[in-house]
Amino acid sequence: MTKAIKKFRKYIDEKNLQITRQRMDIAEVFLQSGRHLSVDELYELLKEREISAGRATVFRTLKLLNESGVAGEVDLGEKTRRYEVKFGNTHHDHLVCTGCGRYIEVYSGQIEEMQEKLCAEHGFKPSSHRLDIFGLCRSCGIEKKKKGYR
Amino acid sequence: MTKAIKKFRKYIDEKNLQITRQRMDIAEVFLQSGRHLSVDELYELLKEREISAGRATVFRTLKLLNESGVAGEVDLGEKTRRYEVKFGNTHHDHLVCTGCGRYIEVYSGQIEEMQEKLCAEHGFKPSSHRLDIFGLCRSCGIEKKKKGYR
DNA sequence: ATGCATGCAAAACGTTTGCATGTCT
DNA sequence: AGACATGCAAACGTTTTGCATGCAT
Repeated sequence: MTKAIKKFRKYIDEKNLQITRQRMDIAEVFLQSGRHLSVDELYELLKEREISAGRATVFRTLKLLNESGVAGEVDLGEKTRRYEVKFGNTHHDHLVCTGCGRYIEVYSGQIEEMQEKLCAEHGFKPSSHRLDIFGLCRSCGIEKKKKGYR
Repeated sequence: MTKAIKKFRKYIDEKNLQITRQRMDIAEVFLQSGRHLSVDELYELLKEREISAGRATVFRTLKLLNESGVAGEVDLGEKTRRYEVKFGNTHHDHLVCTGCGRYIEVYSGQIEEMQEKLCAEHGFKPSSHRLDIFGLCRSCGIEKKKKGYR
């Protein structure tokens, strides 16, 4: 956790921005949560912990965390933007359960390789990618069977 | 094209909805365009062709086209939602060029297979997925080199 | 004739921004 | 002191909705 904070501080420094109470608080709560948070969820989480920060500041800080590479944007097709901890986390894809809304983070070196190949075939220089698989997780799959859905 | 329209009509019928001039016009222009259209782009396209339809109706009809399986939502990380023709189009992934905004539709049976395997390993039942690779297309890659960017 | 569809304008979202005030350096 | 950050509320762009009217069945 501390390493990520350090990286954030460093980024702020390099950009000649200021280290403020809000930025540090927001970063810390975000990093501790370990979830894919929407701006509003983080804002509420801060309120619960009686840390005052305006919505706008949370937006602005998450943007900063994203730029610094500490956070990454996740877009699971919802209306809302989400952020996940990127620092110290290797790249991964998502298995998103449409039953319970939870997700599993997965990784396959082979898939990554195939993607490289695919890009090469098209003279395309990849810089990032996103693979989300939607469906039912183990427990939701069993649920549905039990209840006789579908 | 006609087959897709038929499927749409059938869907409307089954749902006991009504076949209206707007719905048919919107569906036709959408299917003919063959592009990933945003609601607004389609709305404008309709205006150009002097077909009158309110924005709200275009929204509602695209939602319907999506439900019917004729259209599919595409989310390339923009603020705006886009739709693509799904009917008669096999599943594909996207290579999205961050230089010119264009995209290439690609497909790899091997990647699909690996995804299946990945899901199986996690007891996950996939129903759909989305793979978007962002980067520079051939011509934008060359452009950048020429201009000495980066 | 009935009920669903349309179109407008208003509301509802998530997000961004302008500006006066407060804080870091 | 000076510059930058904050917080509020207003502005924004996209999508949704309420409601009177119009059209399909």
